[in-house]
Amino acid sequence: MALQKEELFLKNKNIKPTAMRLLVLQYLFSCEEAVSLNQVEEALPNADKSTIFRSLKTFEEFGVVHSIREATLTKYALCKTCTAEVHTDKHPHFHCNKCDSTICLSHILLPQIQLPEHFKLQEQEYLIHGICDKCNAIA
Amino acid sequence: MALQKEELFLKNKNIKPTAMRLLVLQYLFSCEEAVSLNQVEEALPNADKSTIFRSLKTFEEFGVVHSIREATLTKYALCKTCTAEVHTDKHPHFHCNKCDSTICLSHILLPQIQLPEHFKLQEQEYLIHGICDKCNAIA
DNA sequence: GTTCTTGCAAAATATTTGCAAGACG
DNA sequence: CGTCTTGCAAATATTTTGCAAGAAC
Repeated sequence: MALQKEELFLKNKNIKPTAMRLLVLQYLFSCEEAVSLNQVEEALPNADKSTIFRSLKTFEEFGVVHSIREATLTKYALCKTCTAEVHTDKHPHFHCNKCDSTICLSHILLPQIQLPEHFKLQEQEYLIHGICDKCNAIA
Repeated sequence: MALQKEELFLKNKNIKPTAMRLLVLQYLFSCEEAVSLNQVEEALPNADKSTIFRSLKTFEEFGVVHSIREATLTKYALCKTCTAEVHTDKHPHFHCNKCDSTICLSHILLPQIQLPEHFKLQEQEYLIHGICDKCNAIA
């Protein structure tokens, strides 16, 4: 069966592998870049937007995807190493101002900052804007 | 006159110092932290929201403020060294998950990242979430 | 049968724009 | 007069929720 990989994947994360979730996950696996809710919706014309939204929320909660908040919308990308308990897959993201694609810079360590005294760090979002390699090649 | 400082400030930036803009700027000067459109509106009950919005946009365009895009809204803070041409006042921001205040970490250098080949950097947004010193003191 | 999921509709939130009246020079 | 600004209203965009029907176990 074509979906077996996704099914196992979800079961391992303690997520019930419903048809909708499998479709969303399958699509995410096919993506090289982070995608928005709208993009998922366009890719799955028969799926309801709020169902997709809830699938993504569930995925995020169980460490399947992480979300990247951009200027006008949120994008989602598969995590490589996260679980529901620990989000270890932390990295900067790159947003191309030309083609609007968002890329996980998974191989780059999130630079650590010396916070002022008595500040406690919980999360870091490093979003870098610029022109990606493909758009640079065209220009 | 109370507003003289703000008036000069705007003229130096080539922004026409209208009454509304002076009010918004005056309020920004009084703030220690970044503020949202709603916060400005609350502080200036007689001002129209879209007017404030447009003032902030103008300020941003001319290097008076910079905007910080957070999860659910945008905040604005005065720039210290920027002009319309060059935004030099770049730094990470800290968002407190308890009191929701947003603080410019002006004294901290934005860590530079080695982008993959053929990527061109244009802008960086580093938003750090955690607990601020005040909330830490309470807890 | 109890719980979880889904689809539809609609609410909620934030941002942004159109337009006409008015201010300013 | 011509340009810029303002206030009001409304559009837009996105995220989020309520609820009833249906599926799953």
